[in-house]
Amino acid sequence: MYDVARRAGVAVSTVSYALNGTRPVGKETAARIRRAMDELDYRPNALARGLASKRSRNIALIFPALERGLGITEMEFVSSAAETASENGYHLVLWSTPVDDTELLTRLTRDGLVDGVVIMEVHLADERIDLLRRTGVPFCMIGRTADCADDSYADIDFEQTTRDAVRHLAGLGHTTIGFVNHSQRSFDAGYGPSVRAAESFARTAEELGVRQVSRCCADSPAAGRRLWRELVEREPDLTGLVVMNERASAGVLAAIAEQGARVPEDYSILSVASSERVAEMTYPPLTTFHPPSAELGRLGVQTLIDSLDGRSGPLVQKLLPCKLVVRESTGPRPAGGARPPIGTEAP
Amino acid sequence: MYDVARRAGVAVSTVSYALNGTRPVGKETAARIRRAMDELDYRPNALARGLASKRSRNIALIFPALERGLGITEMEFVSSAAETASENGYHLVLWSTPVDDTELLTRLTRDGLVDGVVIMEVHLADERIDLLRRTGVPFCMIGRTADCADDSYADIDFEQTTRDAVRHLAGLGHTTIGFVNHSQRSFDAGYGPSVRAAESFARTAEELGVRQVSRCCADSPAAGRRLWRELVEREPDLTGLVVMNERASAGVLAAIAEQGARVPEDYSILSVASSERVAEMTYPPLTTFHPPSAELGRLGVQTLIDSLDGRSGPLVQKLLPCKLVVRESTGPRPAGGARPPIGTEAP
DNA sequence: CTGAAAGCGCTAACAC
DNA sequence: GTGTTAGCGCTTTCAG
Repeated sequence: MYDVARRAGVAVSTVSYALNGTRPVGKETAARIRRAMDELDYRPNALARGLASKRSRNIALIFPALERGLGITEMEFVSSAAETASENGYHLVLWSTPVDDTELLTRLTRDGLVDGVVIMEVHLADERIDLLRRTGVPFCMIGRTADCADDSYADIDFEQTTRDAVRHLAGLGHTTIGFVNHSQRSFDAGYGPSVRAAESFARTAEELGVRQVSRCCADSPAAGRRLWRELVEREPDLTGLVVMNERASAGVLAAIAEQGARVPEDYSILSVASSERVAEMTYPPLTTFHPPSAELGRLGVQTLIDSLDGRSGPLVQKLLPCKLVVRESTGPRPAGGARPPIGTEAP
Repeated sequence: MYDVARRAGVAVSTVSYALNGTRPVGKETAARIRRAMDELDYRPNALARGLASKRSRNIALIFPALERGLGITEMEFVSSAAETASENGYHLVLWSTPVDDTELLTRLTRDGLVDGVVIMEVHLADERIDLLRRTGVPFCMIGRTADCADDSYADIDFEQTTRDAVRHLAGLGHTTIGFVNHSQRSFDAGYGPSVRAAESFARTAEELGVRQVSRCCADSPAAGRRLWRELVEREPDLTGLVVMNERASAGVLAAIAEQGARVPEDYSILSVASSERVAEMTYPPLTTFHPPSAELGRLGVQTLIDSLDGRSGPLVQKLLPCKLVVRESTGPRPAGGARPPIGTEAP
């Protein structure tokens, strides 16, 4: 940079100002500087810049090693987060920390590598958020805690999505509707989507006067299959199912096929917050409310960066709906009502 | 750090040495230093460290915005890459750059933020690799160029995997075997897996004396469905199919169901390099050679870091096989041979 | 094994 | 508008 300054016949500070527009620079001067930079093939050093300015222009994306495993949804999210960071001249660094390792998180946020964090998979009561608040690290949640009134977040509107899902099935004439949630463990851990969706399902079903049955289910096809067998036996009148558990949905479909029944003629299966790429793998392809993963990633990063750059008020709170794509797993309630529960077991 | 040194009654340099073990430090002294650090709640600053030492302890993961879209496989890869970096005291930063944007890559690698890069989705002829070589940036490829003799890489052994796949079907008695590749575009672009798998398929089929038919196919269920219809008409004797195209495989399965045929009784479908999570979504679940994504991510990052830390020779080249998981989409060739091609069109 | 001091490459007062 | 200069917080010679 010193060389650039000399070659352009200006002071280093002027080069610096020209470089990051901190202060106006003469048009003519600026041109000379740019020329000198090109000729010397000069690139400013990110570390030195960060050290001197106390702004690294790095942000971290904190994503937990999920019990549930990472899916396509998460990948879309991460992709768009990285892209958005890049568009804003920021770098995205990835921290894969367990949800309960505040120790690690402390170390990471205090070594000065990043200016702020976007944090995924937030729980209703989340000690990581407490930590971030306490230490004053700028952050934006994907999801939200129970007490998020003063923090920025971008989240899927699970209440609304679940309500829409139930209404969709009820609108097709279904009068007994089931709900398949994520695992009991994630529910008990206060994982927001599980809790909010379950509540919303119960409330909506009640409002609409449809009979309801709600279950947690491990995230696996086998668990989904077992659950379906139980459900169909316990609730012979069940014809519609809302599933917020991608992997379980495959099991449900398989169990139905083995039962000799058909989708959507006998049963309607509506998948919630499942990615498009996965919904189209099943047969029949699943009607789905799919999550706005990319938008969420973009929004979370942009919100954080805007606040870091002082470009926005401190608080941005957004709830995004899932978008319904009707495929082939839903249809009107069968005319004769539910099929008899015989043949429930596979041959 | 200055404060820590004073409180411990030593020079700053000693603190520095104690901190990163660059030089032996008296046991007693080290303890005093540690105490002082704890008492002052001191954290070394990553940027300053990097600036002074010229080693940021950051590495970048370059992943392209894929034509094919990012899947679960990629997510597992990214996860394990981040984890491995973290275990080695490194940070992983994500760069989502187009395969042909060498300009951007130049800027990124020269701003000194990272010490090296792991680069995904390498093509047989890849100008990004040329660039990295030219600029002397340490790197490790995931995949490999055609001329990779002097560079480190970790790749899936597509030759072997494809050979195993063909043999598996041939071993089940199938005598006409098809291959569904990724898109023609990715093949033409010299995407390694497409090219190598196609070659290996052709060679193996020839060796085994089975009749073969090989096709590229857009990455979508619709394309897979269309392709199957064409295939079944053109090759009435076809009973076994190797599919290296996750999304197309769903279409194939759907087309077969619509044709009124059954898997695996009438046709065997063997999926290659498809993730476990997706293979289990279909009905029947796909027999799959699934890719060692996590190992690949770990290996790539570890290789790069080892070389950065001078802990290994300059060259590490590894080819990992995919692992066969037999599910329910493959079986012996039907006794009567292929079913007649009538009813190929859906009702 | 320890200490003093010269930077790493840049930013941001402060003066002009 | 532009120039001077004192750091940012650490590492690493070099001398002891």
